[in-house]
Amino acid sequence: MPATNTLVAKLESQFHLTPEERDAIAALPSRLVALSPDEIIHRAGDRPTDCFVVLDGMVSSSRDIEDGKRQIMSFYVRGDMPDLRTLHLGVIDCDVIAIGPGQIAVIEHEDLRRICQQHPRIAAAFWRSTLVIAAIYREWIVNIGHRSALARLSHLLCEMMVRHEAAGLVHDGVCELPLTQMHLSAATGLSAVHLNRTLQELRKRGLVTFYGGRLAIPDRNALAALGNFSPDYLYLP
Amino acid sequence: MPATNTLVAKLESQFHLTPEERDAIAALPSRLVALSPDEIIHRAGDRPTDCFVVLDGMVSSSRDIEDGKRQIMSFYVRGDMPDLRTLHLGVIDCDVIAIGPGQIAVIEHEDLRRICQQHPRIAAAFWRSTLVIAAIYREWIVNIGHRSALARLSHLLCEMMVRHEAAGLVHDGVCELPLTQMHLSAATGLSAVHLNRTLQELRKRGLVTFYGGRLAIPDRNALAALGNFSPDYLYLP
DNA sequence: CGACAAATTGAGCCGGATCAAACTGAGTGG
DNA sequence: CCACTCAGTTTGATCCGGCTCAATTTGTCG
Repeated sequence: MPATNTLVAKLESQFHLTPEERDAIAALPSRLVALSPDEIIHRAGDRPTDCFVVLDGMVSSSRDIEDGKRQIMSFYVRGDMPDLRTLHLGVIDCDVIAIGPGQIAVIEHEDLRRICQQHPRIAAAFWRSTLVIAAIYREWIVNIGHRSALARLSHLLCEMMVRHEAAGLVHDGVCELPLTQMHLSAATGLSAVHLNRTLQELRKRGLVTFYGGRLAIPDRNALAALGNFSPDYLYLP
Repeated sequence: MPATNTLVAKLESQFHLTPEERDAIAALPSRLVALSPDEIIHRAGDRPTDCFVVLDGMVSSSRDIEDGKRQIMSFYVRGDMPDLRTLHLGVIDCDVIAIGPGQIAVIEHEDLRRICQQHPRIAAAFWRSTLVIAAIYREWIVNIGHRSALARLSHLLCEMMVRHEAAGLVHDGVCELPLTQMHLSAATGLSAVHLNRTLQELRKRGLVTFYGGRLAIPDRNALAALGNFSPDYLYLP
């Protein structure tokens, strides 16, 4: 039951679950779906009747901007539920797109509502997870609003490293990060050209290695200082 | 009982409340507190044991940036609960500051937890309200990340007008908006000087009047078009 | 080998930042 | 009633970070 295991692990990283609660999650009906790169999971305006948990790969939420560009508002990694909000909002107000190949577990709204009703602490854990995502949005507003290109990119890469680490996805200091420079530029609000130059600067300073979807940060503190990154807003245990 | 009336009105604009639910909210113990301009309600790092509802005036959440500047991440108007997330996150990760003079109703976490437990639909309404705030954050990321100064400001002013309107705070097309140009520049990520020039441009084009804390938008559609504003993300009924 | 996405480099330009100064208006106190 | 103060607004001048446009290179996959 890999699908619900991922969810249990995620919720357990926030709350201690009772055996009953763990069983209830394990018993949640879910449907495994494979994602191909750049696959569109939802479009802005859709009204899904289910939610999904990311099991493998990464997912982004983004919006198309007038002139063919796109702003990425958030990345999601293993254990995240990018469209959990549809449980209460109905419509989804941005595109949800797979980054690389991946796998998700789809759970019907109906089943989620039932488990929330029967297990208030699970409901609270779900609510909390949407609050952490909101905290990440706030941080991105600060990052994009007031920081230089170098700081912005440093901050984003720190966040990616820490979140992947928390999801158990960093081995030997290397993080599998299937993002292209286009993704990074769409997320930071920088042009692709300038993002490239900024990344080169980070490499030149020996702060980052990032090739072929593998990210390493030799000196975490130095990069965090450059990007004014502090992981508090991720509310990790 | 003005405190809980405001809350009832806010929740009722989302859900239809049963008489029991309405009574439960009316029975919530709350404490009225007056706010003076620029009063700091919470500082980043605080661990409040209560939440508050804005009754009058406006509140912002913001973070200090290295060089003495500040990025505002969100504004809150009557009926909003800016620190509702502390119910599940504990620590607050940004400053919460009053804009002009105002009044809030403070409710203990304990009492909120109890009402959520006894009335799952009220819990859902609270959850939903945090999801709407998160949707606003996402929109700000897009706004700040990819739009020109003119579009950014237009978008923000449209949002302010619509949210105030939804809270019943617009009369004869005029919105009481106690923001200074400093606030607007801290929220849009523009310098105070450039914000001023941008605002003048909007005035020159006849799209906005904004003097002495009173905002009017003669041609709503024109300003919305300039700012690529669509109110969908506010999830109003 | 060709095709195509992703990454890289170069050159020129512009939107918005910065610095500095002046102006306005609402208190506040003598 | 006037002088003083102080926050907020406005104006002017200059500068620079990041954008744009255009071309080249690299890597990957069929």
